[in-house]
Amino acid sequence: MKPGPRRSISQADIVDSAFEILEQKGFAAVSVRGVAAALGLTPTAMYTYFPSKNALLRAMVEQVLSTLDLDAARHSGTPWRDRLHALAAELRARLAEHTGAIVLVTSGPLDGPHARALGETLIAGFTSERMPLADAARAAHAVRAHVLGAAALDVAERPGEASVAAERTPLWTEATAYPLTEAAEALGADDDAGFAWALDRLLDGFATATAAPH
Amino acid sequence: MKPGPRRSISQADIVDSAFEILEQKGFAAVSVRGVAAALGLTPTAMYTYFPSKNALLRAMVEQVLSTLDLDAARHSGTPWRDRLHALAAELRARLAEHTGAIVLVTSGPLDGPHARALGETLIAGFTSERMPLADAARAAHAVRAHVLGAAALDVAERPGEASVAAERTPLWTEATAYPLTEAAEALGADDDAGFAWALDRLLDGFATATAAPH
DNA sequence: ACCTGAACACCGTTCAAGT
DNA sequence: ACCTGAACACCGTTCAAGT
Repeated sequence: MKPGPRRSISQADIVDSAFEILEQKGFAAVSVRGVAAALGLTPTAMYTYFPSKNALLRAMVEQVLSTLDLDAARHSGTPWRDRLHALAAELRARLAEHTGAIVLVTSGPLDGPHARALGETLIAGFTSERMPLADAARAAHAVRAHVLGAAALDVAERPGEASVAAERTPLWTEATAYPLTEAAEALGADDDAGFAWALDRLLDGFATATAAPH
Repeated sequence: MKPGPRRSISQADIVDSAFEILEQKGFAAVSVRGVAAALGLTPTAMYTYFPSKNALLRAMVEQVLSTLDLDAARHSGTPWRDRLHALAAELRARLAEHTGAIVLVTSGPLDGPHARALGETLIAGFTSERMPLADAARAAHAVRAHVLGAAALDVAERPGEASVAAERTPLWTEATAYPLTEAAEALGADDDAGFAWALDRLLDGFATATAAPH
């Protein structure tokens, strides 16, 4: 193995390898050097494919978004509400799949082709329901925010790799300072059901605003 | 300046210094060494105050949340919807104040005392409106997700420090592939108004669910 | 065009030692 | 208890050079 034109690898291979490391060792382990080593490359060879680590991270975000079935969301066979539910659940699942995928999304601009296509699909869906464009754009924005925020809270509520026992909140919360929170937790909430419920509430709100404008 | 018990500095001073660096140089510049240098300390001295960099970041999140006026949100003088709007806007403003604050929030568990107090306050507000506890917990979760997601999209849509011109999407999007998105952008959406609108839609949805359960 | 090897300016964290 | 200095095992990125 000596230098020279090899082309043994593609950008997609690098992104795949980066995701493998992300899932196995967490976000902090996704390094240019680490990904290069996993592919049998020198760190500097990486800069042939991506101009910076940031570009790699952006490519990873785009790859996640590219797996969304936007065609299904556009197909008018079933009600828009059902298609939106499926799309939102799909995106949330993709973000939940790899730990640290949300950090990826929140650590840089979300302006790749697939990100824009997602936004376009959402606006199209709402306008197809006779919603004015301005409202449809707001609704699309709200849905994206809702999915992103839910995914972020998912990882925030997860046990968490980074939280060593010693770092966790100490015992100086003598009495139950958060009775409602604990009572609610005792009810055993299902995250998936809660997500769908909240999305339905948001869509209900859209419907009332469209029915009785201003 | 020689070694020895000095106690010249507090945990709060360190957190403040870290926020200064965060605002001035971005999230990547918030390093143990950098914060230590800004305070005239050796990097290793930092480990007297925080067991790890992660602990520092968590303390920063708690400091942000500690500035929220939960007492005002609990005060029953004004309608709950108004108080919630104020609280949500406050949190969103705090997250928007320092660039990279969302990365902070999404990069670790959200289980500090102030984070829990915020959740408790939200549940209490919804139950005070005769909402069943299970729904109130879901509603509180949805509101937190909504604010977090909106803040995340805010920074994602911002010009972005990290995005060099060369890294931006190239011109191979010949025609306008996203007509609705561009038409909506031409309408000149106000982020603050859009955020308030979406929150109202969510609250409307809660109201209909409470009025006509299951 | 694709790759290597050396180098620069950084990281977080640990450890022994000083006061 | 609070701090220093040296050290370990890492980073992202650049540059000259090889094929």
